[in-house]
Amino acid sequence: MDSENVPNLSDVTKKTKGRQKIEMKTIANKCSLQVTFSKHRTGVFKKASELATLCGVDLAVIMFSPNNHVYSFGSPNVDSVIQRYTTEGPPPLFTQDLNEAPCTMDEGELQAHLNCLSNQIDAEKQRVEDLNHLLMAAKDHIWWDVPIESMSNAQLEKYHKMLKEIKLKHMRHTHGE
Amino acid sequence: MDSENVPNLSDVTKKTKGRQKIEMKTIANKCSLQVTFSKHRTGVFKKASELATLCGVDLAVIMFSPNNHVYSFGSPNVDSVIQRYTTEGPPPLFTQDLNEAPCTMDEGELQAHLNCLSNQIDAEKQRVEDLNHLLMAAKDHIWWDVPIESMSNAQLEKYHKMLKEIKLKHMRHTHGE
DNA sequence: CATTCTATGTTTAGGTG
DNA sequence: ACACCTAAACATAGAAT
Repeated sequence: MDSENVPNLSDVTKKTKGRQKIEMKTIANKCSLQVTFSKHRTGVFKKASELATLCGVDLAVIMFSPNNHVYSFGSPNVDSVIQRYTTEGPPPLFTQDLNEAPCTMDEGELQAHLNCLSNQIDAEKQRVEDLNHLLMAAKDHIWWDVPIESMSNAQLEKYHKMLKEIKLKHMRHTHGE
Repeated sequence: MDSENVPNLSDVTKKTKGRQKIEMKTIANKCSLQVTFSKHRTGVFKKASELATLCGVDLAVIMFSPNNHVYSFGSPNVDSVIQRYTTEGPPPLFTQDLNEAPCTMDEGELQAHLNCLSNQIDAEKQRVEDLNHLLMAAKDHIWWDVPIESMSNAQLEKYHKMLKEIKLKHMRHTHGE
Protein backbone atom coordinates (compact mmCIF):
# COMPACT_ATOMS: atom_id res chain seq x y z
CA MET A 1 0.00 0.00 0.00
CA ASP A 2 1.13 3.52 -0.68
CA SER A 3 3.66 2.61 -3.29
CA GLU A 4 4.80 6.20 -3.50
CA ASN A 5 5.77 6.34 0.13
CA VAL A 6 9.04 4.62 -0.46
CA PRO A 7 12.03 5.97 1.42
CA ASN A 8 13.89 8.19 -0.95
CA LEU A 9 17.49 9.21 -0.76
CA SER A 10 16.74 12.90 -0.55
CA ASP A 11 15.34 12.24 2.90
CA VAL A 12 17.72 14.51 4.72
CA THR A 13 15.96 14.20 8.01
CA LYS A 14 18.18 11.64 9.61
CA LYS A 15 16.22 10.05 12.40
CA THR A 16 18.24 9.14 15.45
CA LYS A 17 16.67 5.75 15.78
CA GLY A 18 18.32 2.38 15.96
CA ARG A 19 20.70 1.22 18.56
CA GLN A 20 23.44 3.64 19.42
CA LYS A 21 26.71 2.55 20.78
CA ILE A 22 26.24 1.99 24.45
CA GLU A 23 28.32 3.78 27.01
CA MET A 24 29.17 1.73 30.01
CA LYS A 25 28.07 4.03 32.74
CA THR A 26 25.06 4.31 34.94
CA ILE A 27 22.23 6.08 33.22
CA ALA A 28 21.39 9.37 34.83
CA ASN A 29 17.91 9.97 33.53
CA LYS A 30 15.60 8.12 35.84
CA CYS A 31 12.95 7.57 33.26
CA SER A 32 15.07 6.03 30.58
CA LEU A 33 16.82 4.04 33.25
CA GLN A 34 13.54 2.31 33.94
CA VAL A 35 13.05 1.50 30.32
CA THR A 36 16.59 0.32 29.89
CA PHE A 37 16.33 -1.84 32.96
CA SER A 38 13.16 -3.42 31.68
CA LYS A 39 14.64 -4.25 28.35
CA HIS A 40 17.89 -5.55 29.67
CA ARG A 41 16.21 -7.53 32.40
CA THR A 42 14.20 -9.28 29.75
CA GLY A 43 17.34 -9.83 27.77
CA VAL A 44 19.33 -11.29 30.63
CA PHE A 45 16.54 -13.63 31.62
CA LYS A 46 16.10 -14.71 28.06
CA LYS A 47 19.78 -15.44 27.68
CA ALA A 48 19.85 -17.27 30.96
CA SER A 49 16.92 -19.47 30.13
CA GLU A 50 18.37 -20.05 26.71
CA LEU A 51 21.56 -21.29 28.27
CA ALA A 52 19.66 -23.45 30.71
CA THR A 53 17.65 -25.01 27.96
CA LEU A 54 20.40 -25.37 25.43
CA CYS A 55 22.95 -26.84 27.76
CA GLY A 56 20.71 -28.29 30.41
CA VAL A 57 22.64 -26.69 33.21
CA ASP A 58 21.50 -25.42 36.57
CA LEU A 59 21.62 -21.69 36.99
CA ALA A 60 20.00 -18.84 38.84
CA VAL A 61 19.66 -15.15 38.22
CA ILE A 62 18.56 -12.78 40.92
CA MET A 63 18.23 -9.07 40.56
CA PHE A 64 16.84 -6.05 42.29
CA SER A 65 15.34 -3.35 40.15
CA PRO A 66 16.16 0.32 40.65
CA ASN A 67 12.90 0.44 42.56
CA ASN A 68 14.02 -2.49 44.65
CA HIS A 69 11.71 -5.03 43.19
CA VAL A 70 12.95 -8.57 43.08
CA TYR A 71 13.23 -10.45 39.85
CA SER A 72 14.56 -13.95 39.67
CA PHE A 73 14.87 -16.94 37.46
CA GLY A 74 16.23 -20.34 38.28
CA SER A 75 16.69 -23.61 36.55
CA PRO A 76 15.40 -25.87 37.95
CA ASN A 77 14.67 -23.15 40.49
CA VAL A 78 16.40 -20.37 42.34
CA ASP A 79 16.53 -21.89 45.78
CA SER A 80 18.04 -25.17 44.74
CA VAL A 81 20.79 -23.35 42.92
CA ILE A 82 21.46 -21.10 45.88
CA GLN A 83 21.62 -24.11 48.09
CA ARG A 84 23.98 -25.87 45.77
CA TYR A 85 26.08 -22.75 45.62
CA THR A 86 26.30 -22.25 49.36
CA THR A 87 27.05 -25.89 49.87
CA GLU A 88 29.38 -27.05 47.18
CA GLY A 89 29.76 -23.84 45.31
CA PRO A 90 32.83 -22.36 46.86
CA PRO A 91 35.04 -25.27 47.77
CA PRO A 92 36.63 -25.06 51.20
CA LEU A 93 40.12 -24.13 50.15
CA PHE A 94 42.23 -21.67 51.99
CA THR A 95 44.30 -24.52 53.14
CA GLN A 96 47.43 -23.18 51.66
CA ASP A 97 49.37 -20.67 53.62
CA LEU A 98 49.07 -17.61 51.53
CA ASN A 99 51.78 -15.90 53.50
CA GLU A 100 54.18 -18.56 52.41
CA ALA A 101 52.75 -19.21 49.02
CA PRO A 102 55.13 -17.97 46.41
CA CYS A 103 53.88 -15.59 43.79
CA THR A 104 54.50 -18.36 41.37
CA MET A 105 51.36 -20.16 42.28
CA ASP A 106 49.66 -20.75 39.01
CA GLU A 107 46.64 -19.07 37.61
CA GLY A 108 44.26 -21.90 38.28
CA GLU A 109 45.05 -21.88 41.94
CA LEU A 110 44.64 -18.17 42.23
CA GLN A 111 41.36 -18.39 40.47
CA ALA A 112 40.36 -21.16 42.81
CA HIS A 113 41.34 -19.15 45.83
CA LEU A 114 39.25 -16.21 44.80
CA ASN A 115 36.42 -18.52 44.02
CA CYS A 116 36.64 -20.06 47.42
CA LEU A 117 36.93 -16.76 49.17
CA SER A 118 33.46 -15.97 48.03
CA ASN A 119 32.21 -18.83 50.15
CA GLN A 120 34.53 -18.64 53.07
CA ILE A 121 33.55 -15.63 55.08
CA ASP A 122 30.22 -16.79 56.29
CA ALA A 123 28.20 -19.91 56.79
CA GLU A 124 24.85 -18.61 57.89
CA LYS A 125 21.80 -20.65 57.54
CA GLN A 126 18.68 -20.00 55.65
CA ARG A 127 15.56 -21.15 57.44
CA VAL A 128 12.86 -20.07 55.15
CA GLU A 129 12.86 -23.27 53.23
CA ASP A 130 9.31 -24.25 53.66
CA LEU A 131 7.70 -21.10 52.44
CA ASN A 132 10.38 -20.44 49.95
CA HIS A 133 9.78 -23.80 48.46
CA LEU A 134 6.16 -23.10 47.90
CA LEU A 135 6.94 -19.68 46.66
CA MET A 136 9.36 -21.12 44.24
CA ALA A 137 6.74 -23.51 42.99
CA ALA A 138 4.39 -20.66 42.28
CA LYS A 139 7.06 -18.59 40.69
CA ASP A 140 8.30 -21.48 38.69
CA HIS A 141 4.94 -21.81 37.10
CA ILE A 142 4.74 -18.28 35.95
CA TRP A 143 8.35 -18.66 34.96
CA TRP A 144 9.76 -15.21 35.51
CA ASP A 145 7.72 -12.93 33.41
CA VAL A 146 5.08 -14.77 31.50
CA PRO A 147 2.14 -12.60 30.60
CA ILE A 148 -0.44 -13.91 32.96
CA GLU A 149 -3.11 -12.42 30.82
CA SER A 150 -2.36 -15.16 28.36
CA MET A 151 -3.35 -17.83 30.85
CA SER A 152 -6.54 -19.72 30.47
CA ASN A 153 -9.25 -19.58 33.08
CA ALA A 154 -8.35 -23.08 34.10
CA GLN A 155 -4.82 -22.00 34.76
CA LEU A 156 -5.96 -19.01 36.74
CA GLU A 157 -8.07 -21.25 38.91
CA LYS A 158 -5.11 -23.50 39.48
CA TYR A 159 -3.11 -20.54 40.66
CA HIS A 160 -5.84 -19.51 42.96
CA LYS A 161 -5.72 -22.90 44.61
CA MET A 162 -1.99 -22.75 44.85
CA LEU A 163 -2.15 -19.43 46.58
CA LYS A 164 -4.65 -20.81 49.06
CA GLU A 165 -2.36 -23.67 49.90
CA ILE A 166 0.54 -21.36 50.35
CA LYS A 167 -1.46 -19.28 52.71
CA LEU A 168 -2.47 -22.28 54.77
CA LYS A 169 1.06 -23.54 54.94
CA HIS A 170 2.19 -20.14 55.99
CA MET A 171 -0.33 -19.86 58.77
CA ARG A 172 0.53 -23.27 60.07
CA HIS A 173 4.15 -22.35 59.94
CA THR A 174 3.56 -19.07 61.71
CA HIS A 175 1.53 -20.76 64.38
CA GLY A 176 4.33 -23.07 65.13
CA GLU A 177 3.20 -26.39 63.68
CA MET B 1 45.87 -10.57 -2.69
CA ASP B 2 44.79 -13.21 -5.11
CA SER B 3 42.47 -11.00 -7.05
CA GLU B 4 41.14 -13.98 -8.93
CA ASN B 5 39.99 -15.67 -5.80
CA VAL B 6 36.85 -13.63 -5.60
CA PRO B 7 33.75 -15.48 -4.59
CA ASN B 8 31.86 -16.25 -7.75
CA LEU B 9 28.24 -17.16 -8.05
CA SER B 10 28.93 -20.54 -9.52
CA ASP B 11 30.46 -21.45 -6.21
CA VAL B 12 28.15 -24.32 -5.52
CA THR B 13 29.92 -25.26 -2.33
CA LYS B 14 27.75 -23.34 0.04
CA LYS B 15 29.56 -22.96 3.29
CA THR B 16 27.38 -23.39 6.32
CA LYS B 17 28.89 -20.59 8.26
CA GLY B 18 27.19 -17.84 10.16
CA ARG B 19 24.71 -18.21 12.91
CA GLN B 20 21.94 -20.66 12.25
CA LYS B 21 18.59 -20.42 13.84
CA ILE B 22 18.87 -21.91 17.27
CA GLU B 23 16.68 -24.78 18.28
CA MET B 24 15.62 -24.65 21.85
CA LYS B 25 16.58 -28.07 22.95
CA THR B 26 19.43 -29.55 24.84
CA ILE B 27 22.41 -30.16 22.62
CA ALA B 28 23.23 -33.80 22.28
CA ASN B 29 26.81 -33.67 21.08
CA LYS B 30 28.94 -33.39 24.16
CA CYS B 31 31.70 -31.53 22.42
CA SER B 32 29.66 -28.80 20.86
CA LEU B 33 27.74 -28.53 24.07
CA GLN B 34 30.93 -27.49 25.78
CA VAL B 35 31.59 -24.89 23.17
CA THR B 36 28.06 -23.61 23.25
CA PHE B 37 28.12 -23.44 27.01
CA SER B 38 31.33 -21.47 26.97
CA LYS B 39 30.04 -18.95 24.51
CA HIS B 40 26.70 -18.52 26.16
CA ARG B 41 28.18 -18.36 29.60
CA THR B 42 30.30 -15.49 28.47
CA GLY B 43 27.28 -13.88 26.90
CA VAL B 44 25.11 -14.17 29.98
CA PHE B 45 27.79 -12.79 32.26
CA LYS B 46 28.44 -9.96 29.91
CA LYS B 47 24.78 -9.06 29.71
CA ALA B 48 24.45 -9.31 33.45
CA SER B 49 27.39 -7.07 34.15
CA GLU B 50 26.17 -4.71 31.49
CA LEU B 51 22.87 -4.44 33.25
CA ALA B 52 24.55 -3.97 36.59
CA THR B 53 26.74 -1.20 35.27
CA LEU B 54 24.14 0.46 33.13
CA CYS B 55 21.42 0.53 35.70
CA GLY B 56 23.44 0.29 38.87
CA VAL B 57 21.36 -2.52 40.24
CA ASP B 58 22.30 -5.45 42.44
CA LEU B 59 22.22 -8.80 40.79
CA ALA B 60 23.76 -12.23 40.90
CA VAL B 61 24.22 -15.01 38.41
CA ILE B 62 25.19 -18.48 39.49
CA MET B 63 25.62 -21.42 37.20
CA PHE B 64 26.96 -24.92 37.13
CA SER B 65 28.63 -26.09 33.98
CA PRO B 66 27.86 -29.42 32.36
CA ASN B 67 31.01 -30.60 34.12
CA ASN B 68 29.72 -29.22 37.40
CA HIS B 69 32.11 -26.36 37.65
CA VAL B 70 30.77 -23.27 39.39
CA TYR B 71 30.63 -19.94 37.67
CA SER B 72 29.26 -16.90 39.33
CA PHE B 73 29.01 -13.18 39.05
CA GLY B 74 27.54 -10.74 41.49
CA SER B 75 27.14 -7.04 41.81
CA PRO B 76 28.28 -5.93 44.27
CA ASN B 77 28.91 -9.62 44.98
CA VAL B 78 27.11 -12.91 44.91
CA ASP B 79 26.71 -13.47 48.60
CA SER B 80 25.18 -10.13 49.41
CA VAL B 81 22.63 -10.61 46.69
CA ILE B 82 21.79 -14.09 47.90
CA GLN B 83 21.40 -12.75 51.38
CA ARG B 84 19.20 -9.94 50.20
CA TYR B 85 17.17 -12.44 48.27
CA THR B 86 16.67 -14.83 51.14
CA THR B 87 15.77 -12.02 53.48
CA GLU B 88 13.79 -9.36 51.77
CA GLY B 89 13.24 -11.24 48.60
CA PRO B 90 9.69 -12.19 49.39
CA PRO B 91 7.64 -9.10 50.34
CA PRO B 92 5.25 -9.14 53.33
CA LEU B 93 1.84 -9.17 51.74
CA PHE B 94 -0.54 -11.99 52.31
CA THR B 95 -3.07 -9.58 53.65
CA GLN B 96 -5.93 -10.44 51.39
CA ASP B 97 -8.04 -13.38 52.21
CA LEU B 98 -7.28 -15.74 49.45
CA ASN B 99 -9.89 -18.18 50.61
CA GLU B 100 -12.57 -15.68 49.91
CA ALA B 101 -11.06 -14.18 46.86
CA PRO B 102 -13.04 -15.27 43.84
CA CYS B 103 -11.26 -16.83 40.94
CA THR B 104 -12.26 -13.78 39.05
CA MET B 105 -9.58 -11.69 40.58
CA ASP B 106 -7.84 -10.15 37.67
CA GLU B 107 -4.46 -10.95 36.33
CA GLY B 108 -2.82 -7.87 37.77
CA GLU B 109 -3.81 -8.83 41.29
CA LEU B 110 -2.62 -12.35 40.83
CA GLN B 111 0.63 -11.07 39.50
CA ALA B 112 0.90 -8.76 42.48
CA HIS B 113 0.24 -11.60 44.88
CA LEU B 114 2.92 -13.72 43.39
CA ASN B 115 5.26 -10.82 43.30
CA CYS B 116 4.65 -10.03 46.91
CA LEU B 117 4.86 -13.62 47.96
CA SER B 118 8.36 -13.55 46.71
CA ASN B 119 9.11 -10.86 49.24
CA GLN B 120 7.47 -12.32 52.36
CA ILE B 121 9.01 -14.92 54.59
CA ASP B 122 11.78 -13.33 56.60
CA ALA B 123 13.71 -10.19 57.54
CA GLU B 124 17.14 -11.31 58.64
CA LYS B 125 20.19 -9.13 58.72
CA GLN B 126 23.45 -9.37 56.91
CA ARG B 127 26.60 -8.86 58.97
CA VAL B 128 29.40 -9.73 56.62
CA GLU B 129 29.92 -6.35 55.12
CA ASP B 130 33.51 -5.91 56.03
CA LEU B 131 34.87 -9.05 54.51
CA ASN B 132 32.41 -9.07 51.73
CA HIS B 133 33.61 -5.68 50.73
CA LEU B 134 37.14 -6.85 50.41
CA LEU B 135 36.10 -9.94 48.63
CA MET B 136 34.11 -7.90 46.23
CA ALA B 137 37.06 -5.70 45.60
CA ALA B 138 39.20 -8.68 44.76
CA LYS B 139 36.55 -10.24 42.61
CA ASP B 140 35.86 -6.98 40.90
CA HIS B 141 39.40 -6.92 39.76
CA ILE B 142 39.34 -10.29 38.19
CA TRP B 143 35.82 -9.54 37.18
CA TRP B 144 34.26 -12.96 36.66
CA ASP B 145 36.25 -14.70 34.06
CA VAL B 146 39.31 -12.76 33.08
CA PRO B 147 42.02 -15.03 31.83
CA ILE B 148 44.40 -14.77 34.73
CA GLU B 149 47.09 -16.24 32.60
CA SER B 150 47.13 -12.97 30.75
CA MET B 151 48.15 -11.08 33.87
CA SER B 152 51.61 -9.81 34.25
CA ASN B 153 53.83 -10.93 37.06
CA ALA B 154 53.36 -7.59 38.70
CA GLN B 155 49.65 -8.06 38.68
CA LEU B 156 49.94 -11.52 40.09
CA GLU B 157 52.01 -10.18 42.94
CA LYS B 158 49.42 -7.53 43.62
CA TYR B 159 46.78 -10.22 43.85
CA HIS B 160 48.89 -12.18 46.16
CA LYS B 161 49.08 -9.23 48.52
CA MET B 162 45.40 -8.68 48.27
CA LEU B 163 44.72 -12.26 49.20
CA LYS B 164 46.96 -11.90 52.21
CA GLU B 165 45.08 -8.88 53.39
CA ILE B 166 41.80 -10.58 52.97
CA LYS B 167 43.04 -13.50 54.94
CA LEU B 168 44.25 -11.28 57.75
CA LYS B 169 41.00 -9.40 57.87
CA HIS B 170 39.16 -12.65 57.94
CA MET B 171 41.19 -13.99 60.82
CA ARG B 172 40.72 -10.86 62.83
CA HIS B 173 37.05 -11.03 62.14
CA THR B 174 36.83 -14.63 63.14
CA HIS B 175 38.72 -13.96 66.33
CA GLY B 176 36.26 -11.32 67.32
CA GLU B 177 38.22 -8.12 66.79
C1' DC C 1 5.48 0.86 34.22
C1' DA C 2 5.63 -2.29 29.62
C1' DT C 3 5.68 -2.73 24.66
C1' DT C 4 5.97 -1.68 19.77
C1' DC C 5 8.72 -0.05 15.91
C1' DT C 6 12.97 0.38 13.09
C1' DA C 7 17.81 1.10 12.28
C1' DT C 8 21.86 -0.47 13.94
C1' DG C 9 25.03 -2.61 17.12
C1' DT C 10 25.96 -7.18 19.23
C1' DT C 11 26.11 -12.13 19.66
C1' DT C 12 27.09 -16.51 18.13
C1' DA C 13 26.86 -21.31 15.00
C1' DG C 14 29.73 -23.50 12.52
C1' DG C 15 34.16 -23.52 10.41
C1' DT C 16 39.24 -23.22 10.79
C1' DG C 17 43.88 -22.86 13.23
C1' DA D 1 40.05 -27.22 25.22
C1' DC D 2 40.45 -21.85 23.50
C1' DA D 3 41.10 -17.94 19.62
C1' DC D 4 39.67 -16.15 15.43
C1' DC D 5 36.47 -15.63 11.29
C1' DT D 6 32.08 -14.76 8.80
C1' DA D 7 27.38 -14.06 8.19
C1' DA D 8 22.93 -14.74 10.01
C1' DA D 9 20.26 -14.22 14.05
C1' DC D 10 19.43 -11.51 17.82
C1' DA D 11 19.12 -7.45 21.11
C1' DT D 12 18.04 -2.81 21.84
C1' DA D 13 18.26 2.94 21.76
C1' DG D 14 15.28 6.18 21.03
C1' DA D 15 10.69 7.45 19.97
C1' DA D 16 5.86 6.60 20.26
C1' DT D 17 1.96 4.14 22.29
